[in-house]
Amino acid sequence: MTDQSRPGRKRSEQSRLAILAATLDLVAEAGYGALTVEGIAARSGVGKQTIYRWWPSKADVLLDALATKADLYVPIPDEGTFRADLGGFLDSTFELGEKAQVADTLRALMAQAQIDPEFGKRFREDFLNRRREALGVIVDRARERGELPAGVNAGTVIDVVFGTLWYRLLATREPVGRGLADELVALLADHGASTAEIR
Amino acid sequence: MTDQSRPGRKRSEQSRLAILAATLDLVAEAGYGALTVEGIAARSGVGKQTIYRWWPSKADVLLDALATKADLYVPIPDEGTFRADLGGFLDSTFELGEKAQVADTLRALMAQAQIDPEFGKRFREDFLNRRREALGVIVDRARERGELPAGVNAGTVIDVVFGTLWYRLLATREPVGRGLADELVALLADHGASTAEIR
Amino acid sequence: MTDQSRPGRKRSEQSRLAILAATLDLVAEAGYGALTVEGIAARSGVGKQTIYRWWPSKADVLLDALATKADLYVPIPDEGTFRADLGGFLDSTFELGEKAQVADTLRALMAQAQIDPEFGKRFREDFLNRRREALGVIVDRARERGELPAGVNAGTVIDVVFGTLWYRLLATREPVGRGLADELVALLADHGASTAEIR
Amino acid sequence: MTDQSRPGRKRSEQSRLAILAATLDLVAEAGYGALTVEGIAARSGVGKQTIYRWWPSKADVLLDALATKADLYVPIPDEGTFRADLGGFLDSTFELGEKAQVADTLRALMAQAQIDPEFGKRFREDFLNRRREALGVIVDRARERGELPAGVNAGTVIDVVFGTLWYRLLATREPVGRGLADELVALLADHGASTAEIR
DNA sequence: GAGTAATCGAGACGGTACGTCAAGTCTTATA
DNA sequence: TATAAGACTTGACGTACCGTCTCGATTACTC
Repeated sequence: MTDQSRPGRKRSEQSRLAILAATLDLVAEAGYGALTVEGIAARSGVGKQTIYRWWPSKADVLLDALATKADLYVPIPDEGTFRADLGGFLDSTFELGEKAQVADTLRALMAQAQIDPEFGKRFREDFLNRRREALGVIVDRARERGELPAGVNAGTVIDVVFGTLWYRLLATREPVGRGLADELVALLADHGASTAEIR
Repeated sequence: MTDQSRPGRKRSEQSRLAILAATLDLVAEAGYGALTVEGIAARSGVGKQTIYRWWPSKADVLLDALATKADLYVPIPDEGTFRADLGGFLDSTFELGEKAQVADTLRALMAQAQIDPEFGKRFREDFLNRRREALGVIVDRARERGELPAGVNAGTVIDVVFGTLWYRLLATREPVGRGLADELVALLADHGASTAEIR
Repeated sequence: MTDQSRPGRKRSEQSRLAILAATLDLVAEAGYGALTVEGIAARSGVGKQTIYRWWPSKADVLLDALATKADLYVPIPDEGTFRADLGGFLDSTFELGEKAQVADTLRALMAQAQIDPEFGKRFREDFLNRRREALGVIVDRARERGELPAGVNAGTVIDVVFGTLWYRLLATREPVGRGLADELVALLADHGASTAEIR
Repeated sequence: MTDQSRPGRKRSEQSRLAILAATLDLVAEAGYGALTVEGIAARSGVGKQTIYRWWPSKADVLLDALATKADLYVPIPDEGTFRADLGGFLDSTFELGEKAQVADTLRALMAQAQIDPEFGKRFREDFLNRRREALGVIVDRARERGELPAGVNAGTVIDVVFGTLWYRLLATREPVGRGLADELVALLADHGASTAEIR
């Protein structure tokens, strides 16, 4: 449909990949603050115009690079209990977050989303909301089974999970891992269950 | 002690206040992305050097402006129960977050903290950690009373609270208010109560 | 040869001429002391970078402007006598020096050559030495004919001529003209030869 | 008259000398282009205001420093012939010009006189014209004795002498010395003598 | 002595211009 | 039509000095 044989030279896949690779390299080397379109072009041996033609901003290049390199979209487990599903979801999420390059990139993208409103909209729609929807499937199933904590909306459960993760990423910069996963499961998924068992 | 009568002209309080006011105005008008040191200098009728002399970056000016204008440090209630203390803390926190100017500024500062590591350190020490310590007092008292949810560290409770608030601010941009406060109280502070009743 | 079809946009001749014209205008209006790169850029509707890309300093811009506007390189007469050749050379030189704009610019360039050693080298090589060589042709012919004053090297004759002109320009700021030409001819070219022949 | 016992603290001679010494040092070390009032103040341990109170510009400080350090005003010989007087005058002048520091400073002052018209006026009156007057005494005596070259005004003789010296200083930067003195004497002072003998 | 007045070192102030960097656009020759 | 190259205008950066303006301290003359 879209790339139906049009006249003219075709988009160079080689240039595209060189741009994405150069972008990740540069962020890893000197941080997002030092990332420039000129730097990407120079590193990847590409003209600046080629970058501007295909991406609206350098943050979009970075988002694209992240999506192309790391498969960001974690599987949605269906083990039958919220406890197991949430634990599995958090484990595969943490696996990503433990990679320093991915964590640094996510920090930069969330930051840029605050400063550049147009990119912010795209980041929310293309990335954040998709992650919410994935967790939403798990939480919805839990709600139907009556496994959610009393007095807390499904949406807020999602906010609590992602909020805690992002806060660790952005604010405390402490590593996330099994320990935090267990705590979140204890807080959000063991509530009704454990009390029920006790009785 | 430190500024014990040194020779030379004294710092102009008038200029300092003009700079802080201009900074807030400019952020309110066009957003942090459009905030420049030159703009602040022009708006406040001050030389650029005067800004660079006293603040290491424009983000520091903005942080100072926020601290000077809005009293950011909310009171720490001591009502005897975690439920009441947390509710009170969240209410006064939300009061701040509801002001669009404050919310926008916090977003920008958290963003800049990711992009500029040196400012990030200052932001964490001068702002984020102070807020954590305030909530920490409340949480510590709750822990001593056995009011914390089982299986969750005191530090993680703090992460959950601030994480959820910041996530709403940065990612979903939904307004925070009484509703969210009630949900967080239900999740974090009503737990022990019910188990206590069981025993 | 050198600019044989390279890729990329070509240097804009329009910008180049606008820069040179603006430079001369600004010097004429407010003097070299008030000439700034920013001023040139603003007046000529050009980015500062375009100036810095092609000239190492504002004095070089001015030298280029002078060379482009006024044809500085006077003809070398060959009338058969030193007397006639020197007189002709001086006359055409004075024609230039009588233009206030040219005189002011030369003053500024000679001044800048003292203050900025790197420009000084370029000014000497690109301008002063070329003028010396022109007069050198005339003086050499005179020397071969035995028309030079006794006890004075060819190089010193050149120094005396240009020295007197520059001294008038820089120090006394008196107008130069026919009168001075006649005196220099009397001093340097009428010496032994003509007086001997006449008698 | 002017320093008639007024109330108040007296001008500090110590500061004055420290300023002049620092100025010469700085020019010697890094050239006039790097000379700044702030640098002089820092080097001499003096407040900037103290400099601005007593000198209108940094060039005036430098001129004062030169006058204070080196006695610039050469003696006016009276040997009975233009040849001897001019030779003596040139010899003592060259003695000054051979000192690199003096030569560099003179170059800078002549340059600044072109760029800053107000200093130019002072430089001409306080320095250049005094030198002219000294040589003028010698030339006037020569004119009365009929020793000047035919067809050349007394003023032009002075222009030729100083012009050649300044041109060597500013343009060719060749050392001046006995050789040039002899040539100028040959050109300007031996003329009338030889023709007189012929007759 | 007790003013009174000018100077001093220090250093902050409003400005101007510097020379650099990168943004995003435009132009050229080539594929 | 896309591409690499590279020149273009624009705008902000952070720095250097300018010349002026407080300051508290010092020093001298006047009453």
